[in-house]
Amino acid sequence: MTRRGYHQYCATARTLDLVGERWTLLIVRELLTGPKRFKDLGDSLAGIGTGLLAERLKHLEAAGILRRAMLPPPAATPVYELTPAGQDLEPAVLALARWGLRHAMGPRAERDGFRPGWAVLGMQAAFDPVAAEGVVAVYEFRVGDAVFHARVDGGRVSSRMGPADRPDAVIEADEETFADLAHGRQRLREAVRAGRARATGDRAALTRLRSLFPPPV
Amino acid sequence: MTRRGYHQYCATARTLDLVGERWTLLIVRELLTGPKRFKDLGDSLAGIGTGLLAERLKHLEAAGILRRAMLPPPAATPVYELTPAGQDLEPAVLALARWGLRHAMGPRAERDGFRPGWAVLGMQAAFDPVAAEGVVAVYEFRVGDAVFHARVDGGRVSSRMGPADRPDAVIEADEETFADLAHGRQRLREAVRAGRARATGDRAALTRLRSLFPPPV
DNA sequence: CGGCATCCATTTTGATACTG
DNA sequence: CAGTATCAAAATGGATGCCG
Repeated sequence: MTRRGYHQYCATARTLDLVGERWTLLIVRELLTGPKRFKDLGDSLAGIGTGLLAERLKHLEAAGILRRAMLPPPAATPVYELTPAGQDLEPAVLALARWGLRHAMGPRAERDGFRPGWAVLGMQAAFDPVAAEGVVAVYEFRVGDAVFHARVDGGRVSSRMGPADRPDAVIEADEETFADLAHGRQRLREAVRAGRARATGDRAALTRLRSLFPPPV
Repeated sequence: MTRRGYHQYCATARTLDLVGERWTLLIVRELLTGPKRFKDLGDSLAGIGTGLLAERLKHLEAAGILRRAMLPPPAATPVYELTPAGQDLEPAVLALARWGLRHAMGPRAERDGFRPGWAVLGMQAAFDPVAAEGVVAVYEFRVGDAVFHARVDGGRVSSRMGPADRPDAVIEADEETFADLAHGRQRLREAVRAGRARATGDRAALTRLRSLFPPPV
């Protein structure tokens, strides 16, 4: 009944002891853009099964990586959110994503699920801090029902679910198109011209998007 | 017999499809410091068993992450080494290590194995590029039978198994002490004074070590 | 040593039914 | 919707034997 572990005095192995099992880092990925409810996690993680999801959540909570919280009334529904230690996993998740952008993002298979939030995170992984120096901008993305925003400031980005406060620019597209945009397979300008996307707001901010989030080499 | 996957069009998930299974990232970790033979991999990865190790190696080779190579005669022994795509995993492995240094490196348990190379990689994870700006230095570490070196140049480090060409400084210690040093639990100067370590070479280079590889907050 | 094959005991997982 | 219970199907680990 003991948890399986590597039993190595090594920072990488110790980390993988905590978050290296199947599904675990994907749960963290889901929560990087904001708190989520049990069902929404399950829906994003097709195939996990409620039992395993519950087990993983419990483990991550015990490890201090996430916590169960109650949404304030009238919602009063339980959600899971990352603790500061959990948010510290962001660089690791983004580093994995960065590798995937370079080496593993062939075309989408029919079986493959897709969520706008994943592409937003992919953009974050592609973020170029050098190009962002001195830039302050807020973008809002509307993809199907999903709304996300990304805030660029002080050479960093953070992206979260939900609308932006006062976005400098708003990008609107269907899932297919947004995936193409986020992964650098199509330029925003062309998608707009083709009627596949809409872009409003500050022109300069929109132009800068491509240098802030350059497509992978 | 189909490989288990997440079936998500997401860079993180795609990466984990390739390297997210048990042992896989630890194999990559082992190879980050240089090519290794089958047996040495197995020895470092206590518990994996030859069958699973062979399976993982084959998978990683098929994925283009490592390749089987023959050491030049007279050694003429097969070794496994990372391809460029495999080396691109370094930032991800180091990001995981960085999290572990901060959040998971409690005291060593008796069960825990230890290899000097892991601590060297831990140091690399702790590396501060800002402090390294303009610094050029080569360090050699001798821990038990193991010899490693780290080369700092152009704001980056790389560390490999084996002696350095013309090291600026050499640090010598037993495993226990080296783990303490690498994880910031003891200062080099004190370890030397206590007779637990030896440090020779350029004094300035030795002093700079602590700022180049600051212990985790 | 390098590495595959095999058998078997344990764990992990996946899928689904079920309760508050 | 949140989460537990249950059971069948994989994956793993450990031992061992084998062959070049």
